[in-house]
Amino acid sequence: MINLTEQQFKIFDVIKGHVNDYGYPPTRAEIAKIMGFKSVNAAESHIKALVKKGVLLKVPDSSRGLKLVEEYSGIPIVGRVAAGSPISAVENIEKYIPTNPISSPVDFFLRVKGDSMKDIGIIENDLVGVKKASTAENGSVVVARLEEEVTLKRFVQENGKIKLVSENKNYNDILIDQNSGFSLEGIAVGVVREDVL
Amino acid sequence: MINLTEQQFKIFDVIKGHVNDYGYPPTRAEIAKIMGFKSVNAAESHIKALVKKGVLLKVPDSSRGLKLVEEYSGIPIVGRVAAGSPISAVENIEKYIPTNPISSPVDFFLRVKGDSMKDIGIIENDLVGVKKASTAENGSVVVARLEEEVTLKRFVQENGKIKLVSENKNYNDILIDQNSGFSLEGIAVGVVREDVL
DNA sequence: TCATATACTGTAATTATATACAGTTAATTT
DNA sequence: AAATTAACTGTATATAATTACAGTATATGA
Repeated sequence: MINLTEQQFKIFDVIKGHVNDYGYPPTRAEIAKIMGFKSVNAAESHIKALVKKGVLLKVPDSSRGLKLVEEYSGIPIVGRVAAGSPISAVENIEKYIPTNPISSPVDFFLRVKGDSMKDIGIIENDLVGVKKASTAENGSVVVARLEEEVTLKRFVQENGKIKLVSENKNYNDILIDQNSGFSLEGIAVGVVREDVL
Repeated sequence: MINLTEQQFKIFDVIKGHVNDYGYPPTRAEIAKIMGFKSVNAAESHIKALVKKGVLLKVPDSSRGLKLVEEYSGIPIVGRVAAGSPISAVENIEKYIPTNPISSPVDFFLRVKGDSMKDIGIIENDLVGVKKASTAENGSVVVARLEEEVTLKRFVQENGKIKLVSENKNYNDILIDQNSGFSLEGIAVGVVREDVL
């Protein structure tokens, strides 16, 4: 992470931890207390250094007006691990994932029932991040409504005909016609699995 | 969401939006400005009402000392959808998922290479949330080191012997002995997929 | 009908907070 | 050797922010 000194890294961590624990950044006084500084100005100086080094943003004159630069906040992703090195060595960090990890904006999550999409790694109980939409690109994974049922399927359009395709060979394709009661609820943009069993 | 009035719901949303945009909650004055109130006390009263109804926590005398009760913050999960109802109707909301969705604390994410765990829905490019650990329960999915390689496998212990099992029939089990250079890096506690393709 | 909740305006006071300025000490760079 | 950076203490001040109090008005439940 750039060229932070040990102390600066600690301050960065204190801010990150406070945001995590309380939902908002600490004041200068709170930082000083946590770090054991007797002067609030010690915290202030460190903040200035962090801003100068580009890992922190400051909103002037605003209380708790601090924001960690996203690139350095969140939880680190470890990519390929070099021979013999400890897995969490700083050199191995690919990037940091932000609080909301999914690339596109998510309007809601859909809890997955069944295994019709298991071949693309979407399994029972997964949370699929969904962006609301009424149209979809050919080949994208969508949340479709058929009458009263809501399902997750791949959206395929051929010769003007719409097909809903499962990613599991035990399921047949669904062909859409006027009587299907079909409508699009949204597009799947990410997946979260809360536990690994 | 409990019994919020329309105005109270708006205030709740203003706070949620501010936290999302700025990384910290708004002041009473900022809420008032956004809502068009001429008195900061209008915001204060609404905050008191939200606290009373249990959807907001307040840290007294602390600037921006507001915290949305987790149960009502974050992105909604839509569970089973009732017949004919709009998918995002409030009645369908199962719960809200917090900013960091994985149940257990995550020390880092590991970017998945290969398909050795695809039968439990972990595929190439997924981010596996890992909790650092040097021991594991029998049957859990772990990040294991073998000499210089780091892999994701199911950890199986039988008659005092350790086996690393892939969740893909094309891969063979790995039997651990003294020469394997084996060590445990951590336990897989969740999965995030940033895109659905 | 009386209390209580909702939904505000307006004023004021205390406290919380950011931030500038003046120093000190030690280490590092030029 | 001089300048710069890092890492603080200590004082002071302007402003940011919470919060109490006093009202007004409407609606609702007991």
